[in-house]
Amino acid sequence: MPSIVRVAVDLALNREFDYLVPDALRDAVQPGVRVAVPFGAREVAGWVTSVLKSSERTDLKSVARVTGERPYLSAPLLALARWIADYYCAPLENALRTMLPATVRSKGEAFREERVIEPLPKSWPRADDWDALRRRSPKQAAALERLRGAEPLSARELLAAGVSDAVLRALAARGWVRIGKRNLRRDPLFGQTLLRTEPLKLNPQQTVALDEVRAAIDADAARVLLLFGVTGSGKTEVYLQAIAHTLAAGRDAIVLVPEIALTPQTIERFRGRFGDTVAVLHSHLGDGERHDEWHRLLNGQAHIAIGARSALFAPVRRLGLIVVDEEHEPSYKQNESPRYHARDVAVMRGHFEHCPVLLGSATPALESWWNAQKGKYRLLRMPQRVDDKRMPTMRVVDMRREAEQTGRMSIFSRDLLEAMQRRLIQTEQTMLFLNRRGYATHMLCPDCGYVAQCDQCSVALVYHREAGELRCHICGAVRRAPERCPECQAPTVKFTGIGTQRIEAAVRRLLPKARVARMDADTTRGRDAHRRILNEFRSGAVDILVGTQMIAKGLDFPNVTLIGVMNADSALHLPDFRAGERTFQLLTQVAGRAGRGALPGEVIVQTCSPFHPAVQAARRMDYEGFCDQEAAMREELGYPPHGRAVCIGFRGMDEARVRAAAEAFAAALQPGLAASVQVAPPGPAPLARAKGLYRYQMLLRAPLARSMTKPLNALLNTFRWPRGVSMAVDVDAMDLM
DNA sequence: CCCAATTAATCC
DNA sequence: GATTAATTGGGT
Repeated sequence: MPSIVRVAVDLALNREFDYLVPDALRDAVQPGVRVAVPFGAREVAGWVTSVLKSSERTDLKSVARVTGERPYLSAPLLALARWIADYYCAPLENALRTMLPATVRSKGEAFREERVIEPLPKSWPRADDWDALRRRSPKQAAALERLRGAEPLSARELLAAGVSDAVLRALAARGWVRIGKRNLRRDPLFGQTLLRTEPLKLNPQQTVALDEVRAAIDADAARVLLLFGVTGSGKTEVYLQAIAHTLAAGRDAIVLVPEIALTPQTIERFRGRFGDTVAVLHSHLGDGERHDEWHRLLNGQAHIAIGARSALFAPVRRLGLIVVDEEHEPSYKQNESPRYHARDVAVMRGHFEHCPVLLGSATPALESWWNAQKGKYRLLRMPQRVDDKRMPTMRVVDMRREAEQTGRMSIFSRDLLEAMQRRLIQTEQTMLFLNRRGYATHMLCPDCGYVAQCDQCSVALVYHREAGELRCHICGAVRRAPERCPECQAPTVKFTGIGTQRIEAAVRRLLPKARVARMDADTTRGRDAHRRILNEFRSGAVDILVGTQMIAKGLDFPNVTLIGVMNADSALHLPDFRAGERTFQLLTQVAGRAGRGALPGEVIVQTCSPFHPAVQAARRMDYEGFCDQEAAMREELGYPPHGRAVCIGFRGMDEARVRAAAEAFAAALQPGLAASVQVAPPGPAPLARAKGLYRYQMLLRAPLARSMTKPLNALLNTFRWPRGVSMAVDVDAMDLM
């Protein structure tokens, strides 16, 4: 019986090819294994996706080799890859590729090995021969003494103890020891001390939530649970105990956290509870570390995978639970093909593996909230903080009125400044949040109206005073800040718009006694800078921490009693239908950093839109009210959660060609679209040019994703692409810039 | 009429 | 994605 397999070749062709299996490879070839196959004149790597009885073609070539000892992709993962490729309009190979770390893909198994010396005491000299041995071969005798009663010992250790390599070989030659090999683990947390923690006593609301999760785990059912718990309500402890239950049932767990939350703090919390059975997977690991952690999961040496987006594809054996922490985080969306949303793919993996998925957030994404309302997800509420700590109070300051009253636009409102002074006196800590790094957002000339812009991107350059540079935050271009206007030579260039550097400088000037630190992408360049700044703040060596995004989420500093949001408007007026939701989430998350210890927290929000619904809802801490209002607003326009949105982006060096390509594509797509699909025709993207490339985009909206992805997939397979223009389909786009 | 440079087609 | 075949176009 001829054995034939279908192979997805690792070239992003979005096609599969059939191959014969030579007899010698019969046993090794099965779905999910990585193979090398002849392809045209060369040999390429690929994945076996299925085993066939027959093929339509008769001129099949044969699989050349099987690389790797086992199938690296289980049946559910293969099914998941197909779903991803189909739903996100991406080549299957791209989906498969993101499932395997690059090191595993290219090298197969590449453990770091060490020699290990195993004593074979049964063959050792008898007691009365020892004296002779000591006389004739003192070094060998000493080495044997060292090995007596010992477990196998690494050669490195013995060599360090002064046993020479020659001696080891002599011992092996006499049959007294065996020299073997052992895989050495490259541990990403090597050398860190872990504090073991025990399960905490749960409060009633946590207990109720945990009971539901446990029931879902025991039922082996693909249920989705949405844990809506306010900041500080103890969601992590619920995750930990749910995972303990999963392990007790002999199953494995995956924990997804957003990249920014993947601080040592988070990992330590899981390692502290579960120890070595936790494998860590994220982008900052070295290749070797990632390889070893991944194989520990595949081999069943680790049973919990924790990491960012890609940890979702961890090769665990019997999946029992997936946790997606901070499920609303936009960083769960991948920005390259396949442009998948890890939360939604987690739900699908749960579906294929028959296991529950636990989504957690203090501010669930509107889509998730909607799914809970519709009964697709089970809603679990934790409306109280643990130990009944109070939620912080939030005050909104109208910066326009402030300007009228004081006669000038200031960085700090009088309320915020006064609140900061009070914290200094009381030796409590303050965090100031502004989502903009650098000193000033614009450099302009009041005489001729010149504004410094990037020549590769359609954005203004940001002034970084510390470095004396103008920088583009899109492409990273850097140039010296000029002293006079490059256009009219006026010596009076002005810097306007506020960044974190300016905030820091203003704090130092207004509160000279305060110890200030700043945390943004500029101050966290170094390897350990992130942790160093946070440790300084935690220890109390810093009174006021100024920062961007980075300080908004997940951090837990008990002595912080004041949060200042310098400008709530920065995200509010972006041309994105999610701007309101983003602002609400940000304000709520930032506010959650305050009052986590014994003292109550206060949040002061500075804004020029004090009556904006997102700001007001955040002030009232009224998540559900905000969702109802926001959902109603989006309904009219057919935006998510009412239906799905697909953004199709086009980019290239030559604007005319980009426009032509976009229009040609739109025209080719149109006939395949049902009447239920609303089309916003292609036009320049809000960020019209980036890194020298012009950007056009079009937006599709429809009640069902399928009515857009199906015609798109069909067109992508046939459309002949004009040269010099690339394009990307983004299903469920999170970023419409 | 030749050769280089684009472009299209194919890979099982 | 890479290789090869087909087509164009500019030059002598």
